[in-house]
Amino acid sequence: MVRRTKADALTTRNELLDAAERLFSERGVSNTSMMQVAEAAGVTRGAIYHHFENKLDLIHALMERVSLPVDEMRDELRKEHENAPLHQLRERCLNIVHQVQNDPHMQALVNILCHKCEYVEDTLPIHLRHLSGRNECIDECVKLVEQAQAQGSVAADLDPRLTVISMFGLIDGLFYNWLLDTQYFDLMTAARSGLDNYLRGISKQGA
Amino acid sequence: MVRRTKADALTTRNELLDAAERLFSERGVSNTSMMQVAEAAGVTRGAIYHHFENKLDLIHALMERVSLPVDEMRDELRKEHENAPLHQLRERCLNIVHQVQNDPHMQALVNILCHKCEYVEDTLPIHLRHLSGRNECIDECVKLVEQAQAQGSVAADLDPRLTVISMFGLIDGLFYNWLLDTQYFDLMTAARSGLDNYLRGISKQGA
DNA sequence: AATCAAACATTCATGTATGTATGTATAAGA
DNA sequence: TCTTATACATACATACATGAATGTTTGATT
Repeated sequence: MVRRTKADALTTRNELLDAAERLFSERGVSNTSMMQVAEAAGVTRGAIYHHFENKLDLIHALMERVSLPVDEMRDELRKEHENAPLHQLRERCLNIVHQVQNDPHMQALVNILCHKCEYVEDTLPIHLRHLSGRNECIDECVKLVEQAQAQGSVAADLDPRLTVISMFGLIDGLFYNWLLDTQYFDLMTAARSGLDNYLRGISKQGA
Repeated sequence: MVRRTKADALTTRNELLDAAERLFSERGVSNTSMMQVAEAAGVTRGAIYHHFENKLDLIHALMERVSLPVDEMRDELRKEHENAPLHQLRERCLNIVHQVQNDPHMQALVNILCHKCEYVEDTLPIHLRHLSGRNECIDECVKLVEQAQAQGSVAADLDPRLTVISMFGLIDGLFYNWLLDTQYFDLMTAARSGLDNYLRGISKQGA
């Protein structure tokens, strides 16, 4: 009803984020009004516009919630597999796959960015962030492939960047298609087998 | 201005489709109003509602325009490579890639379905059609893989369906990422190398 | 205890999209 | 030639969504 403690305000904010995440993921971003989000969170539009500037700011906040856990995960893996670049590559991919399949927040967000949000001028800041994150990740993986080539475990004649781009394509494509119909195939199983097929294809013969 | 000949009406219809394709692809489906489409085509909204029931019907008509050529292409390839299933698989994929890269209509449509159209309840018929087309295509490719396994050119322990799903993931993922930023990499080059990596991975060793 | 500012609720003005109903000029058919 | 249906244009009713402006209640501060 009224002004509450700071903790209560944070609760309200989180409930707004949860409601937005659910509605956006279910009904699409542009098909969901701020009022619907507010109602689903049990507040009025006034509450939303107090916590967020507009819909874009809301999406931005949604992304903020999951990007941090992902970053942590990545750093851990880097330490674990210091000298096995190909193995690290594999683990990194499968880890993200695992998250998309099992973490509801992650899954909803990928779903939103993938299928529930039009890539238009208004949402450019959102997608630029998406892109820059991806490119950064690609750059890191390119280094891993180069490392693997130096070790002789990956065929030397392959272009590292193209190799990574296709590998990411495979993972992203599986996300894309799986989210279209999560009953059609099991994500983790497909990712594991697909990734292994691909990695086998870029490995040096007999290595 | 006024009523014209049947040929003129068909021209109007095509101009409406062209305008819709361009605007949807540029500004997104839900972000483009029927009036904007009409204006871009040099007519009023009355013309649109005469030719199409609503926005969905418009999208439906857009899909109709490209689905026919794609089907033709597929049938041709089937005849060409009767007894080389793996080769046929490769050619089929690369052919679609080639179309996406070079046919403006095809590219715009994939772009629309991929990035400019929210996958929500309203657009369900559109996406169901998308899905059924994909699944049909997967089924055909599964047969090709089984054929290849029977010939001994593909490892027998692989699940044919999963194998195809991942391969399609690779292609779709490349489409998805390429359309996000067509400058970042060359689609055809990436598809060729990625697909060859993958096919090498599923081929029987030493075959 | 008094004041201030945060955390909302409420209201309103505005713009815009949609669908439909109606009007009209003309091509096509008889 | 007359009629009719087509191919649009115009106008209108309805429905939302947005953002801002304003109001109100309380926690926090001093």
